[in-house]
Amino acid sequence: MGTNAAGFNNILQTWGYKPTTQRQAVLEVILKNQDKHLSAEEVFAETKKTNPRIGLATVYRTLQLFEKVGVLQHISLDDGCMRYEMADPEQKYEHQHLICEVCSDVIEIREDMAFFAEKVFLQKGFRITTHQVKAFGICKKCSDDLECNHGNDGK
Amino acid sequence: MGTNAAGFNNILQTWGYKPTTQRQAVLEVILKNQDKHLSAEEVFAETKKTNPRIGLATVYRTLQLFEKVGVLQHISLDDGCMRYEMADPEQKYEHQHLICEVCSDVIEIREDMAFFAEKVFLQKGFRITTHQVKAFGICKKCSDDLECNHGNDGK
DNA sequence: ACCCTAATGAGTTTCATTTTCATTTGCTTT
DNA sequence: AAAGCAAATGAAAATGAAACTCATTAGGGT
Repeated sequence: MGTNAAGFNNILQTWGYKPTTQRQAVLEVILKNQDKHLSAEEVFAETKKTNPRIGLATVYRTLQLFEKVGVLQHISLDDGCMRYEMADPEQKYEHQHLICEVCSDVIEIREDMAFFAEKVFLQKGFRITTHQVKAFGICKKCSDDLECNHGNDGK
Repeated sequence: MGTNAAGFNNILQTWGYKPTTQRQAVLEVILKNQDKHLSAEEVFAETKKTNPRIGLATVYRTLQLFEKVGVLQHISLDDGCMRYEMADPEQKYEHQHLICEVCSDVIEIREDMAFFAEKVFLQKGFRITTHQVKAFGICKKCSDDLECNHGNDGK
């Protein structure tokens, strides 16, 4: 199972949704860009390459639909729009995002946060279903670059 | 030191900004609502009570300014607008938000995440300056309520 | 081929946030 | 205290992501 073009139709049909060409086209874009975090506009632009007649509204609706059926999840990287990525097939662990304040690169990491959810439940009785960890800072590359320019005044 | 009306003027002047009446009025609103996570519109509405001539644009600009000088920090609770809260005076630990999906209540907790930053730095060379942990789920109260209605169909 | 509903697309609308620009205000210098 | 000036403000307009409207199209079953 999992999220491939084949199992995908099953997922939609289980929920009573039709596997239309637009939805398949959007899925392909998603699958081809699993390493990225595309916005609705970006998915729109990319999908139009193979499916020029698709409308932006359909992309927005499709992304929400995919989130509903568990294929996608949205994240906010504080850049003015919602972004989407493949949902974790296992709910157990979830991943985190490191956003470099210099080069805007987004690095994904997978730190186990189960202890966090457990602690919160024990202490507050709050049952976590999903969580997002977003960290801003300076990535190794930019850190090294700054190191190199040490002593320069930038001119 | 710290963020009170007195030390506040110093902070602004250090950065070369003027402690205007509008900025002081917004600060008072912030200080009076430290337990909440106000949006720009909410700060605007609240500030108008004591300062009816203030403009919405000024509130937006002031909130950004306060963030810049380290008085505030913004958070996204996925409810359609940016929200603000007092910045942590110590950069060491930061706090996390639990958002109940039933009653929309926001609970703050303070779990030490220093180990997380350390681990990320050791493994990726990424130096975290700020991070946000946002967890969605069901709070204790709503969880108990659901328990009570067990067996009912809601009518 | 027909029917019916879900799905789509183009355009419109909403609403948070930003920008513009003329006016005002807070300081600093006389 | 008056003048000068840049920073700050307010009102209005602009922007842009996301949602909505509604007439049209397309799936899937009969």
